[in-house]
Amino acid sequence: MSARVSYKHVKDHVLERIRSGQWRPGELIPKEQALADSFGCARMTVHRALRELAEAGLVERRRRSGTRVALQTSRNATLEIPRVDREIEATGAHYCYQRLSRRQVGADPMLRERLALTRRSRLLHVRCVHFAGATPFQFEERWINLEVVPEALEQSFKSVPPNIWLLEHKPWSRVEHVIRAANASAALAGHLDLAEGDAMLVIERRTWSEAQVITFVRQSHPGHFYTLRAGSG
Amino acid sequence: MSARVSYKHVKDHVLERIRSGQWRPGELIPKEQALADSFGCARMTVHRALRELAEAGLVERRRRSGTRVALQTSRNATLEIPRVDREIEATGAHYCYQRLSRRQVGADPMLRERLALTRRSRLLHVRCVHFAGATPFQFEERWINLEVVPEALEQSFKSVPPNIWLLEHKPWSRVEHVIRAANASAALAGHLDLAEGDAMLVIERRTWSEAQVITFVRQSHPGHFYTLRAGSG
DNA sequence: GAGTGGTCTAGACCACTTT
DNA sequence: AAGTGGTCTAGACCACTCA
Repeated sequence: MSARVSYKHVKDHVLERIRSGQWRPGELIPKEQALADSFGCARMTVHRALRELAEAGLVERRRRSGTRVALQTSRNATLEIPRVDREIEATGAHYCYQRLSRRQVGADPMLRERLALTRRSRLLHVRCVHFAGATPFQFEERWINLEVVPEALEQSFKSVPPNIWLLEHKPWSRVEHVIRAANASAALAGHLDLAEGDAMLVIERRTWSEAQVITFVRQSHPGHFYTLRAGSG
Repeated sequence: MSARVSYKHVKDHVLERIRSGQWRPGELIPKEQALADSFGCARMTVHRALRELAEAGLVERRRRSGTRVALQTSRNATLEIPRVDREIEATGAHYCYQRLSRRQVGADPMLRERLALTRRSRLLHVRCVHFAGATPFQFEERWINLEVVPEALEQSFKSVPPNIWLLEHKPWSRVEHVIRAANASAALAGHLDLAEGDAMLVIERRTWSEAQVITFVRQSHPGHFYTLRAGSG
């Protein structure tokens, strides 16, 4: 007669008991087997529900100790960072790209740190601007590690933006972002159609392939219309 | 004789084949049963490996169609937003808090939109500054929905910051962040020890309890030393 | 209608942690 | 040593989507 009990059902019920205050932060909740019995389902079903709640940071689990309601000191949100061209086209604007410069450089101390280089390496330095229609959307300054991606030397990046070429050419395994605000220098203001000193949202990103950094990039956006969005729940 | 095959083992092997280019972006990979056969494990084991890869955005799965290597157009990073006081204390600085104002207000159109209010509601408006030692770290302007948290009226927030009180008092289920850069107004510059026009990193956050917004807050940080970090992998 | 992923089961054993 | 979560199995049925 009764439908099978889904892990979502279990998850919702546990959530409800946490939100209603029936199970308070720090408190131990019943063990998997007990919950499975009370819901009339298999332990695996309860396990999956609790595992997802643990991944979301709502409960903390330990073998032998059991499962506790987490003390919500901080919680993680998911930040989506789309490809520039799609982001622009999603607004209905025409995507346009301009390469400013491309040259081989050595790694100065700043770059050696940013790219986690252990020795002197040759890098490809590319500067470009991404436009939404006629409006500058993002100024990009990028260094590509030629030890990891030597094929980049064969690319002029005049018509294919480096981000797209890299995405399609070199799969990555890990990424790190640093987000900050900065005032536009005279040079950047010129590229982004801003006044000197206008606020910009700056994203610095390092992309890894296994243990090596593929590329380090600094992307600057006009602060008055660009936003990042992150959510959780 | 052979050890059982773990889902992590399967996950690593699939990842390896993607990274090595053996399975290219957009390409269909073998179905779960075929992989299970080739690994000599149960289909559930393969399923879990592929599910996690799908959650990480590396593959895309559809019933009937099968599993494809994702075109990595965008990928999600996890943004950790800690509690201000802990964030400051983690740097070794002393955390200090000052309430600037607290008053009841009605919901103007801007607030009704931000707080997703369907009708006129009373809100508690609190302005405060968080310090790292003697240095202003964050200016906070917050509106609390008194329909959801009427008990907030009993709090003066003179010594207990509203974020901490809310965290401990009202569990939340969902959160949304908007991150942008802005130039400091004269008033904000004064509060944050900046010059007028200096870049600030601004985080706007809405926190939900079920279908209702608990609070809307705008947090402004000096741009020259505050950064957000996000990672994935 | 058929083929794929999505989920649930019932049982088993393993791994970690505390007693 | 014992108790809890973590995982794997083998099989089953369901749900979605495509032809």
